[in-house]
Amino acid sequence: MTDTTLADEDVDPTPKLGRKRDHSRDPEILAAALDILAEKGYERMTVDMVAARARAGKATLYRRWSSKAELVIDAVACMKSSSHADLPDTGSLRGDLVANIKAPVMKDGERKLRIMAGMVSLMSESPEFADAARAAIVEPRAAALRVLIQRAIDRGEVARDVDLALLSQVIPSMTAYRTLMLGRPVDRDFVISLVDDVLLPALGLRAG
Amino acid sequence: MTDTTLADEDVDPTPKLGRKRDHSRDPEILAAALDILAEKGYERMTVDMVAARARAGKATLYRRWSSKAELVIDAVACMKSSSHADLPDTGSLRGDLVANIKAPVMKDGERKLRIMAGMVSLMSESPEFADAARAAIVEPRAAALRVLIQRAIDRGEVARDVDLALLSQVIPSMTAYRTLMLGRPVDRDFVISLVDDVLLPALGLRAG
Amino acid sequence: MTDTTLADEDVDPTPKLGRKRDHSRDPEILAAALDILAEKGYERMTVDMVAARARAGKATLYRRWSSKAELVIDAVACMKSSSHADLPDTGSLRGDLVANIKAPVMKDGERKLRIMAGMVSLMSESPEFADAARAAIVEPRAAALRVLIQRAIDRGEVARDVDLALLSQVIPSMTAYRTLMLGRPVDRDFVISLVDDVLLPALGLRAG
Amino acid sequence: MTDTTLADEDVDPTPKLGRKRDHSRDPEILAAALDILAEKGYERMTVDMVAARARAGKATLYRRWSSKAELVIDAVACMKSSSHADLPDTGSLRGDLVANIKAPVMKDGERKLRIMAGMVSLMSESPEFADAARAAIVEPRAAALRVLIQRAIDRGEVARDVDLALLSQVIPSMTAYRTLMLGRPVDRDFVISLVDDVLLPALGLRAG
DNA sequence: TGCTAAGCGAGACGGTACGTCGCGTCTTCGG
DNA sequence: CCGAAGACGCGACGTACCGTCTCGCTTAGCA
Repeated sequence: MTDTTLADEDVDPTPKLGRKRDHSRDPEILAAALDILAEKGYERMTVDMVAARARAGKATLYRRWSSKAELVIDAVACMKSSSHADLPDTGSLRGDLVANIKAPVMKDGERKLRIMAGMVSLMSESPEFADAARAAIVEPRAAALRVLIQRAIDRGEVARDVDLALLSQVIPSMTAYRTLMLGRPVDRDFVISLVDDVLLPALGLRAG
Repeated sequence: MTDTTLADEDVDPTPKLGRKRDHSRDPEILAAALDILAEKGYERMTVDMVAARARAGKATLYRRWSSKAELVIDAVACMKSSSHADLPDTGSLRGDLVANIKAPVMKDGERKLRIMAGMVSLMSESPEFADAARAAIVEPRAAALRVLIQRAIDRGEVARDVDLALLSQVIPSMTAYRTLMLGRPVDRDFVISLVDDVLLPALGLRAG
Repeated sequence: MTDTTLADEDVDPTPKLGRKRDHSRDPEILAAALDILAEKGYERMTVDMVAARARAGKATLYRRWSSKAELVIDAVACMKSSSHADLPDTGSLRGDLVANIKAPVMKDGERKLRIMAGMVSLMSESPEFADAARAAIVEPRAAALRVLIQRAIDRGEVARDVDLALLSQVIPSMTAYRTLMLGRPVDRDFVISLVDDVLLPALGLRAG
Repeated sequence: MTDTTLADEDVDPTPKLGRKRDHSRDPEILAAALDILAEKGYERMTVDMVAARARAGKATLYRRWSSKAELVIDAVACMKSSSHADLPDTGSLRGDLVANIKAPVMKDGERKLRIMAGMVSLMSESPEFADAARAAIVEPRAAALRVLIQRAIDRGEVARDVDLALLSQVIPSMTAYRTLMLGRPVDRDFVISLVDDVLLPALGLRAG
């Protein structure tokens, strides 16, 4: 993976001769990759399609990502990078959870379906891809929920001994399953049902 | 998709001349497909490999399944058809749920991982595949859990107004997510945690 | 080869249980084979096509001829079997040669082209096929010409020391070449030119 | 058919982007094709074999020749392009004809046999192939002989009114027939017999 | 400013798998 | 029990995609 977290920037001993790599093209390429991934699914997406849509050469893609799989992982990772530090803080766990429902998560159900399905397929191919994908996509979402629940614990709203690792997976698990396996949309009502009828009771809080 | 599980028994006007298709080979072929799918994953599995392992010609496979994808879906569908009417009945919902934990679900974690990952990828490629796979694989598991919960409702153990459709998905969702997205094993302790810390509280029952 | 010259009919020690093989179908099958060979050429002709056109089963064909190649050789051999003992005898070599021009040899140029081309292709595949095809097809034609020339020698019309083996090939060679390599029709005028301008001068006779 | 022998040099409006097709590989590929054609015959030759022997990918072959058949035709066409303007001039027709006997025509009888047989089969399959093959292979040989005979006419050695078109085909026809139909070698003695016993008498010259 | 290394879009390259079709064999029925 | 119909194992065909390499060009940075 090139720079999923865009953090490395390690110093390069060679003094960088020649033309610089034009990183301004990266977002266009990743967007093209996401589009095609969403339209066709991982298997029917081809690197040539991505290059053509991004008006780039295939070699340019392979200079940046060493395989179709890495390109897709990076593309999906970038997609999710919108929600980082903007966690809501409404004073109650339920308020936080409901406020955390992201509009983009629910729309484009078919699009997300294909994108996520591509990810799952990819993750099963090799442990490295799986690790990278988890770090880039899965873990950030779980971390956000862990933070919200931890705040509720700190406020005394929720008992200290709840299984944080387990319960922070409830919403991600059930939304992913609904999308991938059931092929049904994850709309606002569904997430609210999850909160009120599954997560909050499991945390020892009565439903709203 | 052929119809492995339910024969639709439609009358065929033509009197079926010529050699009959040898359906006794189907299980061998599907088993070979599952083996290779588990060994290599969907993408690295080849139709030639399956044909060779099953000592069959590629044309024979394509006569029965119109593509690699359909072959895999049928193979996975057949895999799951072992447990049908043998639902436990221990008198309590928790007892039923624990007794319903299937050993094979937990073993061969890597095998199942690759197999299910192939399925997810496939389901996203076409709605027909998705429907077939859901009917063959996803729905039966949910149905079993619905029955167990419904019994608990009938016994008065659980309130009448619980969201059966939602809660019957808790265990399938979270086990699938753990396997596919987290790449971690679904062992007995994990499922018992799910029962005691998520499902039973959500049904209004205190944990064991 | 089963029976190229349809001469064997060897006695069978086993007392022939069950239904006898229906040899009355052979001509229809061979005719179908010739038709398709002429229409499509050897490579694009398939055994299934022949069976279908002859309203026969493929197994029936393979019971009689052990391969597509043998079927074709037999078909071509039967085609030629019309001219056997009816050599003309006009009193002069030129008269005999002209009278020997067979109408069917000249018509259906395209048909003959494809048929002969199939033969050539076949002959190159294996020496056995080549031998069989020569015995069935090539040799009879040369033999007829040898007889005509030998008669002329016996009559004193032609010198004793002519190279019979060589000169009897002149007309077959040049008609075959014209058909196969030049793709042009072998009409009556062409054969008469051959006789008058090549063969007779080579035999020491002035042209007509 | 590509145009291996004569580049038609038509102006191409598009400025040829991308990597150039590496035409330096053409001879290697064609040589590999000829080798395998000679070893195995047309039917048992595989495109994969050719690609493997030429260390090329199958797609590279299909980018240049649209089918196995075209590849073979081009290969055979290139084979013959060695002798162009080096016609002998000994002062007498017989001398020219004998000097024109090409060693390579006689050697590798089996090799040539298989190669030519493939050609004949191919020529019968489509008129375009036949035209191309004639132009590339058949016609140049006949043209050389026409030139030799025409010179003899110009010298007054041979009568003005001989049928040049017909007589220039005598040697090609009879050597091809001997190779393809009779499966016998075309050695020097045979060609000399043709010259002395067939062609020269037909031209009104006494044999040597 | 002019040189040079590296970037760029385009597309050919070596491989590998796909899905199709043909050959020659085997099996199931109807006559 | 023969014969049509057609499924079977095998293997070649021609196509598509991956990841690499080459082409002619453009774009920096160093001189």
